[in-house]
Amino acid sequence: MLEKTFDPKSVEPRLYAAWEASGGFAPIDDPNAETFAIVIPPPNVTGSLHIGHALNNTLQDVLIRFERMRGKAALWLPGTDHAGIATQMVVERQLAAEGNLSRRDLGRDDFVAKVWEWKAKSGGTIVNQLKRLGASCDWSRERFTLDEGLSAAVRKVFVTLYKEKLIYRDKRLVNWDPHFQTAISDLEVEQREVDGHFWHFAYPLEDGSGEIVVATTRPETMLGDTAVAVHPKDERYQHLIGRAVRLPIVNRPVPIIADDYADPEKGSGAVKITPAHDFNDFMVGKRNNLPMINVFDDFARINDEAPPEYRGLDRFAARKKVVEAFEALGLLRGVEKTRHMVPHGDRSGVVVEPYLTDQWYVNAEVLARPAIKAVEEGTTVFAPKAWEKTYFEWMRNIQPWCISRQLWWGHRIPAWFGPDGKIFVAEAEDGARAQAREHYGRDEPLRQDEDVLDTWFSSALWPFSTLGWPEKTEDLARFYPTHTLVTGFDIIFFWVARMMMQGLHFMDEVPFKRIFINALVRDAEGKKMSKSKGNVMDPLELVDDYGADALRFTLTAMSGQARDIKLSRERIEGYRNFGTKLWNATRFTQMNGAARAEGFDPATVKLPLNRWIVGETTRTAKAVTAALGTCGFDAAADSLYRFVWRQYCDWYVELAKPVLGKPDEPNPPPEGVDREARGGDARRASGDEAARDETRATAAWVLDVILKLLHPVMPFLTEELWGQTAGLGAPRAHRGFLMTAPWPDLPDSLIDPAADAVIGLIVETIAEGRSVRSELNVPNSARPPLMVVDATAAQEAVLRDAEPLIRQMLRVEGVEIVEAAPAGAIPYVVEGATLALPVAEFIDVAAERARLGKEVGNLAVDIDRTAKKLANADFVARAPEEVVEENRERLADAEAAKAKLEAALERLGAVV
RNA sequence: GGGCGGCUAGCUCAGCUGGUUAGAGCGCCUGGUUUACACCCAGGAGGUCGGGGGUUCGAACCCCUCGCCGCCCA
Repeated sequence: MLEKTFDPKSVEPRLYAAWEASGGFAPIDDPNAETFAIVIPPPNVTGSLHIGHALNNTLQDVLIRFERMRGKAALWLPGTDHAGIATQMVVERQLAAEGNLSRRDLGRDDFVAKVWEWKAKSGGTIVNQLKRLGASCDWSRERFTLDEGLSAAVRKVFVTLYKEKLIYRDKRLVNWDPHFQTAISDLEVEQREVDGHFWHFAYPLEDGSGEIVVATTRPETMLGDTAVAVHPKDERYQHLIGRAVRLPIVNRPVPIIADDYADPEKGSGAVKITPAHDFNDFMVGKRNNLPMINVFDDFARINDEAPPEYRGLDRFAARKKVVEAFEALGLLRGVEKTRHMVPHGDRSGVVVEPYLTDQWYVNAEVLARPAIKAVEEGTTVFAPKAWEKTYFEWMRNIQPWCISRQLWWGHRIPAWFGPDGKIFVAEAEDGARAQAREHYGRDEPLRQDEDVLDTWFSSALWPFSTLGWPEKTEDLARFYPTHTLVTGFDIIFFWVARMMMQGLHFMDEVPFKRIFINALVRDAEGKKMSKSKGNVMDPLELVDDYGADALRFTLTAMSGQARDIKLSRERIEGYRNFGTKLWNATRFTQMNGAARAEGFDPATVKLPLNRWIVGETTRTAKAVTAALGTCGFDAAADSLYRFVWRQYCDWYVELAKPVLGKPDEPNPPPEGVDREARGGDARRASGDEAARDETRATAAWVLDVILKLLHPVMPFLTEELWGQTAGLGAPRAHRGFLMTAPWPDLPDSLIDPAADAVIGLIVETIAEGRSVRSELNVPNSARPPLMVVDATAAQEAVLRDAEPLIRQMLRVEGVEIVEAAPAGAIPYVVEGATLALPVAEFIDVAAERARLGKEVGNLAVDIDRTAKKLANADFVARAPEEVVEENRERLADAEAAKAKLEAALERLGAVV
């Protein structure tokens, strides 16, 4: 006997350990099985599980469990990302907190050793948190981006692309993060709107004949100005082009040049040009052969290019000092407040500087071409499809990708410099040495590039590096291309696009066939969760409070095509209740002897009730299978919820009660077993042993199907119920965990329209009757008979046979077939049949008149609308025949029902 | 400035390629010791589908336009 409620706290750890120990997370060995692989978006080793991870990994687990049960060789390959900057930051902070030496004092090797130490100790946090969610990853294949194997892949890719000239070294402006003293890529730059100032500076003409005014938000950059530009067609400045100004403070002459970049509409129309510190100015500088003067050091302090009193000043201190100097010189022409976009490092949060350095770049444009084509041709599809636009937009305008980082934690760039700066690129040092020997004719000392690669460089290889590439492993042959990638839209550019590029380049095949972009989880008010706002919902806390299944079901159900999910505790509670409901329904059927029957075949059940639920189960299985097959997670959850609660629990179990129980109740005469002819036979089931046994077997069968269908979303609860019901009746064909049980594959022939009609009539009779009672305030204790006033012979038979059910569920004393309803009986119409409840003594005539009036009114509106439609010759001529026919039937039904209710209304008048 | 989403019941959202009386959950109201479940049961109220125009026999759905709200890229 089951406990009263499901206890996730005790069940979850036990089941997870058992699953893991069983080896069931690994793909099956069968070489003929179709494969289905997912590579996890590797969380940062520094990470801990947030709600976004919970969503992302729940969906992956739903898919992998579904496909595993479908008999595929399902692989969910887990791992973590070394996360260059993030991890280096964490460890540096820890060193500082412990009062240890700084990174620089420690030196590179010792620092990196410290990071590995940290990783060994704290790097597994998120992996354990994933387990609490129920993630069925194949942990035996877990990888880390800095593993030896993955590092070998990184080196091989670097060397290959270098040889193909798709990786090159270039001196250009990069986004420089002065906090970490490293270059970062465009994508790691966040534009933030901040308050600032526009300072208007006067630059005196060199010959003393006047001045030209320029405006800037970054005064300190003027120390590196090498020109002033005006628009070539700007009338005001024609006479100045080719002349020069004397740069204040620096006291250097700089030319006045003509360039389209200057916008005559803005400010004075003249603009200062600092090619070494501004991306636009850099282009102007290139076009006009201007010198590029870098005035910063790596910390964005002023360097020796500036006058001595500025050297060593932080950029913001220098800014202040420059403004003061202009004011003192009488050259400050104005200050305006402004709000403007300023680039910030996404990790450091400090203002990023355009900075002129030598870096390594990937020619992304070339790599992007096949990646664009693959999506255009549908080799890889996005779901929802709308994201393809975002992908195309970026890929078609892609910029060179800066891949070198001046960090210590990461893949060291496999490039060595000779004494003269000549570069030798090889997978290992001896290769570089050999090249150098060849080049110089002798051994020369080589120095390896100090830099490491952008973290995303190694993540881009994830779908094949984790499978063993560049080795030709069995896994690689078997599981590449993977099937589905589940990820967030925030990393389409960072990661998805780059995996597409690298996968196609090195494997000649797309890395995945489908990319499902999941939504962003927000708080109940729709705000992005963030620590600073304090609105973060900790998934582990939610798992503690409601169980992993409730959280999983919630995330699955809310994961529609929308861009965000507004998560609230009420919602999770509701789905926790759903789990409890199924638990209790199981408990109930177990109490009533539900048990699997040996050789049970759902096609051969006799009772309409059982035939009906078998059909509904089939419909649900079809719907869930179709939905999960197309990433329709919300639709799958919805079908399950409605079926389990609204059909199985509310109707099937309720209707089965009289059949299952009270075996001592006298059996009705077992005459005429001709079910078909009579349209149904529910009553004779009551107390009848065959009927009872059939219902017990059917209930057990339906439950097993439910457990299977629900398992991908609620793995713990279903597995627990599977285990708890293992001993009830005949053993299951599948002896192991539900996790590896075969997915239901039910033929349409199990759907029986005749049974649907029988149960439909019974259900409607009860539901409508309840509605009548409730609206007229008929006391619960009243037990009138249900009168069948006007119905077809088949309907009469169904209702008569269903008497025990109707008696119990509608709280009536019996079902009577009558010629006419007695005065004061309350009529209602179900599927063309007129039924009545003689409850005149309880009712308020006015209330009943109102009720009937409302019904008649509703019908009149419907009749009117439908009649108009049918009166429209165009409609009859142009609409499909079945639509017209449907409307004709509808009109006839509504008119008949209306006539009956109007007659009742008249009789009501007569009563009073 | 360019682009992408969204606007449907008090709240959160479903509504597939145009044909339903526009649905669900939560909340609300009424009633409930009924072979499991109060994390429950029964019933009910509540929507001119953001505004306007168009296409169509027929529009929540397609087209145009306007208005908010959100996100991405400049």
